[in-house]
Amino acid sequence: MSGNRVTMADVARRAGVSPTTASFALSGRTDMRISEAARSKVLAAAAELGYRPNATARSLRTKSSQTLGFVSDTITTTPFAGEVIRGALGAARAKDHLLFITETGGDRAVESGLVNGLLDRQVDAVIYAAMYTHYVSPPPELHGRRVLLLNCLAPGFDAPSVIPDEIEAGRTAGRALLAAGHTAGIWAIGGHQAIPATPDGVFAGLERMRGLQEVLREAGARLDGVVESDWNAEDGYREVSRLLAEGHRPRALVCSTDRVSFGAYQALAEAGLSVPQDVSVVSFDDQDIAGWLKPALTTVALPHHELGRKAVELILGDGPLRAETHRVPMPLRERDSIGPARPTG
Amino acid sequence: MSGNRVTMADVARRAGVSPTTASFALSGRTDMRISEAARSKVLAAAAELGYRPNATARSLRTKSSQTLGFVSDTITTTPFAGEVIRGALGAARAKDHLLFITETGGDRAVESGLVNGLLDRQVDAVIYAAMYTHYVSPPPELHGRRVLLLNCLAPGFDAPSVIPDEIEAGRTAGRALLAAGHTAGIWAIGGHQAIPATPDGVFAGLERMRGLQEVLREAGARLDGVVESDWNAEDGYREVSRLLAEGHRPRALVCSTDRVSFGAYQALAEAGLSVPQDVSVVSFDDQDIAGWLKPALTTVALPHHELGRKAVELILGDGPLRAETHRVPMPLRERDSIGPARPTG
DNA sequence: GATCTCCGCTAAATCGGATTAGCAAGTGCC
DNA sequence: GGCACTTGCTAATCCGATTTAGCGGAGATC
Repeated sequence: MSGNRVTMADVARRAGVSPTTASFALSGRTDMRISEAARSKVLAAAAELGYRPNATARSLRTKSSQTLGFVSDTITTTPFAGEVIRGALGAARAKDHLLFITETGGDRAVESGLVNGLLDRQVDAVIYAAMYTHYVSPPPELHGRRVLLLNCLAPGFDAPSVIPDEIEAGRTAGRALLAAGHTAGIWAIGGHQAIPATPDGVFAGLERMRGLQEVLREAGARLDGVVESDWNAEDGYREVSRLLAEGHRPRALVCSTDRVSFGAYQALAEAGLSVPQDVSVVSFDDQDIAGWLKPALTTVALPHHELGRKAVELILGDGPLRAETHRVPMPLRERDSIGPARPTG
Repeated sequence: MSGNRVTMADVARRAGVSPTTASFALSGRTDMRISEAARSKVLAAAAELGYRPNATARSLRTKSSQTLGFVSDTITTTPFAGEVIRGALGAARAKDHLLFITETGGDRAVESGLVNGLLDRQVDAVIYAAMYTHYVSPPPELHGRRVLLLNCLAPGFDAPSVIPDEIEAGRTAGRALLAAGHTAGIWAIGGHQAIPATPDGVFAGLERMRGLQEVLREAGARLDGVVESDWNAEDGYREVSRLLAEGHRPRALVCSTDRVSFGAYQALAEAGLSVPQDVSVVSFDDQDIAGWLKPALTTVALPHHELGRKAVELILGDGPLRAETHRVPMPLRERDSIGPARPTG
């Protein structure tokens, strides 16, 4: 890309010192004695010439590139992506690192190729991310490397994980309902796990359900039922419609995602039921639509931004990485879809 | 990041040749004579050792890093982002390039810092992207560099632009309505330009309106009115509600974005009007919700993926870049929100 | 037989920094 | 004055490739 950059040799020449001296002066290292006079001459020369070190040359020597690799299966798709990357980008910038973003599409061969590409370019560390919270096994190229798992767990792989605290999220949803007095007529839509559409080992659903049921049990309440459903609007609509058609009259719905909630809203509206007067709805994710719905949806937010931020901060921290699991809290976004419970008729 | 890599010197030693010979054999260059015997010895040694060239060292010498920089103001936010990046990633991978993704947040100082960071790392080219189609002025660091403008135009800046063909999109929306027989009672919501919330110089709205009006005029039809509205669900709801409250009875709505359409749906439902029986709706963007709405929304799609792909392909093509504007077609996604026109009552 | 030309390959320089080894001048101490 | 030490700086290497310059030997030419 064009341009004859100013090199350190240019700076040294202008300052009338050796490249060695220029190097030490510019890096600010104190273990080599440089007089104040020489240092300021070098700094002045560098400033006048608009000198910027060549990161490539530096990397070659130091084996560090001030660069991170972000490897994920799919970067767009639903809840994830954008905000995670933003969080990561922000944290990386704060430490003067740049991010290589890659996408494997779930293909192992592609994955290997990309990881090798990152390693060839001397990335300092790799964030291995999944768009659905599930179990993974990172490629062999990554073994022994500085790696952090984002939104996934890899048993037996020696690396820390950062995942959303889904269990606590389930509890949060349960408590939100209990706080409004709901103890009966509670149904979970899209319950234990995401079915065909999502990859194996997805555990977000399971954990949410576990937390939810735990908190209800402690309060002496329980779920009237769990309706399995894929995690999208279409299926949410279909399953809730079916539930209503079967004659059930839920008082509260715990939907596995905002998309399912969206479908649920449509089904309830069609049945002439209003939210939250007739049915309260609490959900998970906090996608954009949560705020657009009428009434706005109360939902437990996936901490996208925070996940990305934390991943980078951990991996850029110094010292060795311990293989622990960091659970990031999922905050409740209280909006208008939970109403007070009415005495059951 | 740990690991003692195999170097070319290792390969040469094992093959019993000089590093020079190894280099030529591996790069497959033919302008230097290497016997078939030597070449295969080197290739075999490289394979046995699992040799991978150090991209950093290579970049230092060749000034090219097989790397691109992607600079954008905001990477998340609404329509854009995810798919654009995916498109870019795919095209980059096809040419063995990796992508640095950065986000400036619209801050010039941050922007300069990031661009310099990219340049320091020897990126081969930079894609300067905006999330809203508007006019920009790239930072001075980018002048004279290999740059491509994505989703924006920069008058006076010598670089090609890739933008969605908004004018044609407006025509497409108009034709979709005309095809269903609509020639009267057509209103545009969120018309000429995005007001306060979006940055200056956004021209997507203007161009869409121009194309729309042109096509209506040619067919002897015209807009009953243009309602200005911010490009979000909340404002779409408010403006359409107001329109209806003022006694207007539109037969078709052209909404500036799917979010506005979403709000329009809510307002229409509240007024007891059904889509598309009472009111047809055509929109722009093709966000996820377009497919979730009932009835599903007919909308002119922003070609995100294609924009990203094309940007990378152009910038990775060889030869100098010409400062022309490439307009990417916006395809119509026909769904269920346009119904046949009824005779006006 | 001497000179030329190819061939096939290697030595050495280069890219732009970081780092190690070491040198000359100045200071302190006895 | 002599020796040890410190100070401040520089020469030389190294990182791992790419690339230029050039060297012996074989065959061709006259």
